[in-house]
Parts: sequence; structure tokens; C-alpha cells
Amino acid sequence: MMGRTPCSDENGLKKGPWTPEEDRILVDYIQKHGHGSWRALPKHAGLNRCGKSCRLRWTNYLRPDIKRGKFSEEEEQLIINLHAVLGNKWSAIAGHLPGRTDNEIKNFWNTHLKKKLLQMGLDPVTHRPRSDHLNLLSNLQQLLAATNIVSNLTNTWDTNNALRLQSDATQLAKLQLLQNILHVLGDTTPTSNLDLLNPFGPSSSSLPDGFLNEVLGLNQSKLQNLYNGYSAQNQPNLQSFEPPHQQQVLPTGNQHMDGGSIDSSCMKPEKGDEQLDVPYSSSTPFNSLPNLVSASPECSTHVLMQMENKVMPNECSDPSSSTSTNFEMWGDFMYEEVSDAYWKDLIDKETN
DNA sequence: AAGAATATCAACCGCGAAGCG
DNA sequence: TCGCTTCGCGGTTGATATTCT
Repeated sequence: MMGRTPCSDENGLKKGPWTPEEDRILVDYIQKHGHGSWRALPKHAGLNRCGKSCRLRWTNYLRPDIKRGKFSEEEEQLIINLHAVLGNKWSAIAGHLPGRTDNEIKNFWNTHLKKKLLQMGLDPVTHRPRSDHLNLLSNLQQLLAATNIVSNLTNTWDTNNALRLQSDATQLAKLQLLQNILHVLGDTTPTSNLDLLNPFGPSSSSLPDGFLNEVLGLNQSKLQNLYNGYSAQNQPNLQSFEPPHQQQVLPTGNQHMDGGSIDSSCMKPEKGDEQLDVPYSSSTPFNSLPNLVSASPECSTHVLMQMENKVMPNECSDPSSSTSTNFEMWGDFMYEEVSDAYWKDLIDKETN
């Protein structure tokens, strides 16, 4: 491809915004003859444009089936979930949103959704919570903001469940703050994150009671209960709290403290090695919460299916179940199995 | 009111894949 | 199999609009 000249260099072809007259000529021509060879089209249609420019104009703006206007809440959520599965595959994402173009979705992502995820404390590349050891309180605020998103997602649930989930997520956010702080205090190379929650474990000595009370609203007894409860009942759901081993060491020279360091392996899948799940990279923060906007196919698809009413939302909780803990409910929401057929279909579509 | 900063989005560029002789 | 052409995709740019100071 070296040395290939841009199409606009050929004979001073026009660049830049299209005039209404050019649009009319292009639409008229395609309606009469179809686009045929894009390269030949402008010559036949009498346009002083390159074929590429004509194709772009037609596919992004002039096609009759294009849907203009603001993205709906549903479209927005769909894009976020598809992005968690597909990454920056804008044309693939556009395939799931009739009437929307890849360019429009890409712009919308870059101008709105990326910021929105960042504000929620989620990494827009991995869709996992960001870690930012230098700004712990801000991190907590982001996590709490994320819990509000969760409560928005639950608007079809009964109010009790929504409130319980939000309360759990808030508690979880506090625990993450606690973990962060312990990590920064520098005495923690925990054998597991559960150890961090153990008030009688090796890490607890560095936490004054006053801090627990004033900042986290916890006392030693509450912390003990949390530890006991979580370790006894929910260990399987705590997998995402497990620190990758290299993250157990405090940041060294070439590790960024700003939380913005993304393993290049998760920026874009290698050609021929495209994955539908967002990779869990070595840079994934050790203090990750369970995903609120999931990076895993199962969870993303679950949300998608909820949106498509293929799963009853309140399957996620059973208020009558007294043995089900709040945290289990969260786990159910995040890890509930979905139809294999549906997921296989999605994979097939994207890989073929 | 005006200039600066920021947001938006249409359009362009370059690359890789597919098609074809 | 190879080389050329065409197409489509994703990243980026830059003009314009909007908001902020």
C-alpha cells in the first residue's frame, strides 16, 4: 500500500463537506443505477469526488434507512454492552443497531459513552473498575456513582431488591476503598483478598478503629461479620477480587500509579485471534469489583437478553429466599448462565 | 460581549482483507 | 501463487457549535 495516493489528490477532486446539490446527484444516481463500482460511480454520476468519498456519504448519511437523532437509553446501554463484548468493532456493533452507522456509533462512543464510563469509575477499554491508588476517595465516589447505575438497571425489579443491591454495592465500594488503603499503607501482600477483610488477619493491625468508624462506618465487629459472611458463603463469587500475583507488589518504576496504564494486549485483539470477551489482562487492578458493566460474554449477554426481554429480570432475585444473601444476589446477577444457543449465535455472527 | 476552552460530528486517511485475472 | 484493484473498517482530523470565564 506504500505510495498509494489519497483519492483526493487525483485531478484535484473535491474534498470536504457535501453540498445539497452533490447529495441530490448522488442519491439520484444510486436510486437509478445502484452504486456499482464506487470507483467508477463519480465519473458516471458527474460528481467531482472520489469513489471513496461517495461511498462514505451514501453509507453514513444518504442511505434511506438511516435513523437520525439522539440515541435512546436502550441504544446507549446496548452499545455499552456490545462494546464490552466486541471492543472497537464499530461495524459489528452497528449491525445490532438498525439504522445506525458505525461512524455515528463511534462518534457517540468517543464523545459520550467513554466519558460516562470513566465517570462511573469504569475503564472504557476493559469495562472493569479502574484503580487509582493516588485518589482513593475519588475512586470511592466513582464506585458509589456506579452503584447508582446499578440501581437504574434495576428499574424493573421490585424496590426492595433494588435497594438491597445498591446497599450491597455501596458496602462493596467501601470494602474496595479499605483494600486500596491497606494496599497503599504498604504492609499488604495478602495471600488472598479475604485476608484483607479478616479483622484478625495480618493486615488489620494498621487500621485504627477511628478510621474504620469515621471513614468506612465499620467497626471491628462489623468487619468480622463481613469477613465471616463473605468467606463462608460467597468465596466463589469473590474470584474477581483475587489479585494477579504481579499486582501484589507495590508499583515499581515502570508501573503507572494513575490507573491509566492499560495492557496493550487488551487494546485490540490480534488479527486472527479475535476474542469476544474482553481479556483480563495482567494490569487488571487487584482490587477489582465485580463488573458493573460486564466484560464477560455471559454477563454482557445477560444484560442484552434482559433488554430483549428474553430473561425475566426478577429471575435475578427471589425475595422469598431467606437463605440468599444480598451478596449472592449480586453474584447471581453477574454470573447467571444464559442460553448457550443465544451466545453461540452471537459468536458465530461476529466471527463469520 | 468577547475570547478561550471544550464538545460535536462529518469527513478524511491509511491499512488490511477480499476479489479477480 | 502473485500482483493489482477495490472495498470496508477503525483511527484521526478539523471545522463548527456550544459552553465557560
